Amino acid sequence: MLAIGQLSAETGTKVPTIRYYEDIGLLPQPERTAGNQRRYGKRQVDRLRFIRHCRDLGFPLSDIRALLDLSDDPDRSCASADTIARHQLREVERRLASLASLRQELCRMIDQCAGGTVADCHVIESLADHAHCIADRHMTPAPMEQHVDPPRRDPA
Amino acid sequence: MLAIGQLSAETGTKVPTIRYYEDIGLLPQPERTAGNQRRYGKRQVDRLRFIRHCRDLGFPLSDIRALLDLSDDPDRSCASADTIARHQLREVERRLASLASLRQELCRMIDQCAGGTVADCHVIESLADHAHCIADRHMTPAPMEQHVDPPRRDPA
DNA sequence: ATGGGACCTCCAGTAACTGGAGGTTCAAGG
DNA sequence: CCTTGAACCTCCAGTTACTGGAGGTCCCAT
Ligand SMILES: [Zn+2]
Ligand SMILES: [Zn+2]
Ligand SMILES: [Zn+2]
Ligand SMILES: [Zn+2]
Repeated sequence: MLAIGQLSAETGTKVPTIRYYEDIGLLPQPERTAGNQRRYGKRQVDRLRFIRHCRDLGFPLSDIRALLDLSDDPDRSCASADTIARHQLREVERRLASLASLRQELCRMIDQCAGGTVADCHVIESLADHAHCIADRHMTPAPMEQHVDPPRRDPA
Repeated sequence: MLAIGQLSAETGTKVPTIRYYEDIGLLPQPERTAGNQRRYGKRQVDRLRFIRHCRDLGFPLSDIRALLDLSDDPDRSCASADTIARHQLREVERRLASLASLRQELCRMIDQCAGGTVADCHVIESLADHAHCIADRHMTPAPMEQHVDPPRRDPA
């Protein structure tokens, strides 16, 4: 049985995040010691790994919840899992397309900057007026609510 | 002078969002009618357009604040504007790279699904175990806090 | 027995909005 | 002039997926 800190080290998940997953019902309530501390078994470790891997692939928690439900009974058809994955793929592709066009716009802006004063900077000018843009509209990709964990050293 | 709803229509910004920008000091407090309603002039319209265009290009509000400060006095050097834009470009490129690798992983997963039960679905299996992945680590791109406005019909 | 690191709960904050409740104001029609 | 009703006002809570801190308890190795 692992304490929460060990589970954290094992899965690369911050301790408050684990408790958060428990709060929102993604992780079941673990056993407790007499002194009320959480103890986790192997199943929980796997479950958390699954969650984290899905998060790393950009799945929102709502999808992960559905995927966990599915993987909880192995006899069901995998159709909905595939649907979720395909949907996620479409999302990713949508975001890729938007970002590619943003990239283009930004490149153009920056290229045109001659390095003078603000008054004649093409960056500022382009930002002020979308008419300078090539794309007729920017569709900023939907968030995808990613976790960012800043460079963390391994718990060695 | 425009009422807030007209400004909203003019710039494609939701009314609560305009008030929010005012709250956080991105937009100055506008004049008011005797009955306490906001009235906006042309400068405000331009300022809001600038903000929105930047948002559409993925700039975070903190950067937009800096860009607005710059564009407020045109004699300064545009160097920092360019730095911000370049930084944003790097961000976008980072996110493009991550998404490309996510896309690859998702494609592989989906391709391998034979359509049976959950027990032998490769999608579920791949999600459960990162060892099936090609990339040795997924770096989920930082959020970039985009606004999503779901298909909204024009206030005609 | 004691020290200190790991643990506990609760709460607030992040980013950038979004929506609702409950109450006013504006402008047009009668 | 008066009445509607749409648009406006303020304040507050909720969204997503966490993250961090305060203040207090527990575990276990010495
Ligand atoms: Zn410039
Ligand atoms: Zn543009
Ligand atoms: Zn399958
Ligand atoms: Zn993986």
